[in-house]
Amino acid sequence: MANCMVFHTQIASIMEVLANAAVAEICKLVDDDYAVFRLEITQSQKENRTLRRKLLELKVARERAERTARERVLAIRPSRVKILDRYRGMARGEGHLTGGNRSFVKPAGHNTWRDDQPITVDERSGFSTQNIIVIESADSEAVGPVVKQERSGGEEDPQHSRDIQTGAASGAPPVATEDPATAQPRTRHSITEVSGTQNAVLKSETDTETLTVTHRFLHTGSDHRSDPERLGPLGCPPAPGSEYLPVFHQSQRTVNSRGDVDALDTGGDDPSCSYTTEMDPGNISLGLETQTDLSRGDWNRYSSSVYSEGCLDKKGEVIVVDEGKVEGDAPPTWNADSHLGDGHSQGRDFLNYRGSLETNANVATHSSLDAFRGRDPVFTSMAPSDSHGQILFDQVLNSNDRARAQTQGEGATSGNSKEKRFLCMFCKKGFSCSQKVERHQRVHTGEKPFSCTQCEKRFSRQDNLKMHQRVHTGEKPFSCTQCHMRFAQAGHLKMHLKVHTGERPFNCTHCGKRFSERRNLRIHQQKNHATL
DNA sequence: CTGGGGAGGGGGCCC
DNA sequence: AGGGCCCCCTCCCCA
Repeated sequence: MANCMVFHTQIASIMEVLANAAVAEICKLVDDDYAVFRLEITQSQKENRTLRRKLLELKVARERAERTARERVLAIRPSRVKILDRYRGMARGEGHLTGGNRSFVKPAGHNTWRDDQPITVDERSGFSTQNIIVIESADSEAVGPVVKQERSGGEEDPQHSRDIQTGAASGAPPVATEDPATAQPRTRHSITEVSGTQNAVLKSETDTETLTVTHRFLHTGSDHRSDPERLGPLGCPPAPGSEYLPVFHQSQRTVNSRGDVDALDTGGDDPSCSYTTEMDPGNISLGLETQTDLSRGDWNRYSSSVYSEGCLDKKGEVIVVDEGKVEGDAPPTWNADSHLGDGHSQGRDFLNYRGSLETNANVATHSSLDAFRGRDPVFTSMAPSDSHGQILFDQVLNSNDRARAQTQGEGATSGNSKEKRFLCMFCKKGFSCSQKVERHQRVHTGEKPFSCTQCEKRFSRQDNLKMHQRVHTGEKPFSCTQCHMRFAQAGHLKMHLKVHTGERPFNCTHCGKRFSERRNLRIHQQKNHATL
């Protein structure tokens, strides 16, 4: 019995020793991880402080220059027409270039276009170039107020609104939200959360891995340079009901906008490097840390958007909108007159800008899009991969896109034969699937991931590249049955056939003259009936 | 007026 | 069901 007791005691003491050792080891592991995190946080804080200081300096300098420029412009070119001309000129590369032919000073108020604020350089105005709005069938209450807040904020003062929203999202004061350092609470929070759980070590490892992946991802840039349309399901937005709230966009938008400013003079010129090479990892990192909750799966959404577009600051943002509000021609929460507050005010301001275009014959008749197309050397050099140049592109391209959509009778979300749950953040046009909207949004972003191996030309779409390659291959699959002409495009054959058939379906409503093609009718009407 | 290159929206098919 | 891909179509611009 006594032996049994002694044996039991010994077992107990051994168990205790082992338990203590295990606990000590676990504690050590936790401490080590914690120390690593603290170290990383400290380093990040230092970097953030440095960046913040630089940004502040930059901001002050820019504001000074901006004020001077605005005064000068107001004095010289007070009219909207001239402002637009100037803007257009910049878009064509006539503007103020600061970093060679691929960088230029962001035009004033590019997404907050106002008549009374023509050349306001708003470096803090966010500019996410890849935004997707998903019309969600449920969960409207969670999102509605946010959208509403954006709306009201955007109408009053986009900049202010952005500050408020980002502050609300991160719990930090508006100014601090602008600061990359605001990313830290998010990180700290994650660690605290992890250490308080039973499986602290396991979760810590998981998060460490996630953070490592994040870090690696952010600082390499080669991984996400791949073809967006070959990257599989990652290119799709998250399932509806996600927690991807607009406030995150604000955070990221804000940070990235600063990145825009900073990276304006940086970035490679290698056209083959697609759109990722220009990114400033520091700024990217800040944006991600601020807006991405890795522990809740936002990483997947983020990475998916990144992979889908291959560009961090062009991430696909998803905003869940109550489907019930989107029936009809335009979603009530995203109509043309309101709702796109602050950073999202791009849409509204684009409309304003478009309105300006439409009221200005000079601008309206000129295709601003062409200023950015391949024919234009400036566009060629900077468009596909220059996320900063998109500052201008988006505004102009978007206006052009809407004009095109309107001429084609394509309302933002009207005429839906299918449910168009995916809205373009820029023009609010609805699409039936995420691929379509991602494809479409390249119109705004200028991304051209598909490059021709023969001539280095780049295209935003694979099918357009395929079409283009017929130029090199000489392939003309469409042959005329009436003559020996062959065409690379089916539409061209179709047009050509009218030569043989004499079909003239387009008749002038003024003089009755008939034309085989609409373009000829238009030319005719411009020449002969322009005053009507 | 016509041919040609390209951009972009939309639909359908296949997996 | 959704993504990837392809094709059709319209439009624009240039030569």
